[in-house]
Amino acid sequence: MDNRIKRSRGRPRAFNRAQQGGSVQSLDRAIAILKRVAEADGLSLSEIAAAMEQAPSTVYRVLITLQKHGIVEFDEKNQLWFVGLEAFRIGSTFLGRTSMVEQSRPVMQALMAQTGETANLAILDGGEVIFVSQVETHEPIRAFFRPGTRGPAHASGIGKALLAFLPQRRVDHIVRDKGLARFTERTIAEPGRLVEELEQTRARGWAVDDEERTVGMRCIAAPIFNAFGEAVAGVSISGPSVRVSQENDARHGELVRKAAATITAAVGGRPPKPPGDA
Amino acid sequence: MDNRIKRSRGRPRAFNRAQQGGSVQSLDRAIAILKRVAEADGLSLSEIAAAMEQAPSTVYRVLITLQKHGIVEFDEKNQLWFVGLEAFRIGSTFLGRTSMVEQSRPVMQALMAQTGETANLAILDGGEVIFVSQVETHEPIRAFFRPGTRGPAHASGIGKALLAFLPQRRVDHIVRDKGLARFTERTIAEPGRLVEELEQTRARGWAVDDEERTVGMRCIAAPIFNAFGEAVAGVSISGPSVRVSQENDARHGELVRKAAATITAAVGGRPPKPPGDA
DNA sequence: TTTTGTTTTCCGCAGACTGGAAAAATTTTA
DNA sequence: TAAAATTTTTCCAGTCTGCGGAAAACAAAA
Repeated sequence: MDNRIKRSRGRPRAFNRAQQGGSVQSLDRAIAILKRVAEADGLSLSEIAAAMEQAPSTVYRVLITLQKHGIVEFDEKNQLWFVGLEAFRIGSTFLGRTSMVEQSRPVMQALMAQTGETANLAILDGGEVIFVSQVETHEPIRAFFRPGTRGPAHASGIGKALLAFLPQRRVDHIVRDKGLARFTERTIAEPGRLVEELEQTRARGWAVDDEERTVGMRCIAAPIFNAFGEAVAGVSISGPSVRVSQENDARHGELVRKAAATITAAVGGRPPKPPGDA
Repeated sequence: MDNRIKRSRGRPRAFNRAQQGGSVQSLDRAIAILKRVAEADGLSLSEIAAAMEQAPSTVYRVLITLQKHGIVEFDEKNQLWFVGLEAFRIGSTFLGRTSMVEQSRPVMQALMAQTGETANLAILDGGEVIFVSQVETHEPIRAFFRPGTRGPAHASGIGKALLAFLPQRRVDHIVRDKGLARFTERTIAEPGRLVEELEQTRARGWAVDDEERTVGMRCIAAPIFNAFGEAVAGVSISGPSVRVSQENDARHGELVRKAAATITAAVGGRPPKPPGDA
């Protein structure tokens, strides 16, 4: 029931996937509505309809249908629509696809216990970092990203840890594509500085986000590799600058790097070769 | 942009929500397909079509559409469909609205009503239990913890409920770190007895604190799990031994266990896998 | 090669979805 | 208190879209 590798006889290795025309319009609409509800927490029918430029009755019907399945929920008191539990359930199974998330949990828990700071796991998708799992500290002041959060790679600890071990070609592509938006005065917004930073990251094996995304927050990160030695994910700890301070960096860096190495080993990955081009 | 409470003027407090007819069939179908894909990791088109009793072409069109939005992903190599990253992102926003403390209030109130005893919610932090929320009984003699109260895990109902579902490694670590301080003559202060106790707790699904922390007070507790199946919190009822007596344990235990399960479900958690070692 | 079992494209028709409009319900304004 | 203003919910007819059978494309097995 589980050996789901090449059972099919049919027509694998599809070449051209139909992009045009072959898609279900009403479903497109429904997904657009769902995405809108997801990105703004709590929306009234009329707000959604206005945002979608759709008739209220149309949006209403879609919402009722989604609600029936638990994908969205309706707060009767304030007349607002939210993403529902079933959407969470379905979405969570994404994590089950790769064993990495599960394998990393105990390692992240240990990392959190050792450092006292929230531990995060993120992957790279389309040149951006997406947080997929975290183990929170119980400190009153703490960093928090909701899982699923997207962030720019150049202004994130994990992002930089990943960029540092990506082929130069891909880094260039991402920088060209996404740019280097500035968020704080410490954000690395110049290509030249990013190159230096990545070099340094490569050399010591871990990256620092020194209030580059959010003032007052620092972050130490290290990359996780797959079986081909490609950097596919990263772990980090993040917290207020007073605790995740410069004088702790060396210690934290080592702990994070070790945690990343442990996860790499657990998923059957291996570190990249020294030069590493393709 | 954030004061989303009662802005509407229109027609709040809906009475009868249309259940029948008013829903979008093609969307129903799509959701059914998505759910099927979610519950079985990796499914071929023909498998899905068979399970849905739908024409392959219909299912195909839906999948292509979902794929276009990133809701599902297609593994070209093995020709299998999976839940996609975008589904994860959408679903994760559910967490933004759902704090365990809030979700548990009504459940705890019901639990208090059913048992007549004070209901408590606590989490584990650094090997100790922290009480975060409470619904008090109306009885003149009652148990009371101020929110924020810390307590040793081995001498608390919730603590034992949590320890019972933690990886053995972490239990050992906590015991080594914190020791097994004795508070009453019934406190479990020997490692061997604790192991037995946790085994028993695991087997029946709920824990008892039988005057182990405070003479005259008993307590029945059960664990709450997060989406990874990790025990992260617990509910309990606590009261004087005369009311929370041994002959009531079976009944109370079931009620507490069910309450815990309800909270687990409400926050999108899932029970742990049976063996679970590392 | 042929056969078999897939996935993907194509197309006509039934029927579902859309959106305008009216009804219902409630809050705000007068 | 009553009327006006909004927003949600229901209803309906016309249109256009999604369904599914069938055939094509494709790859592995025979």
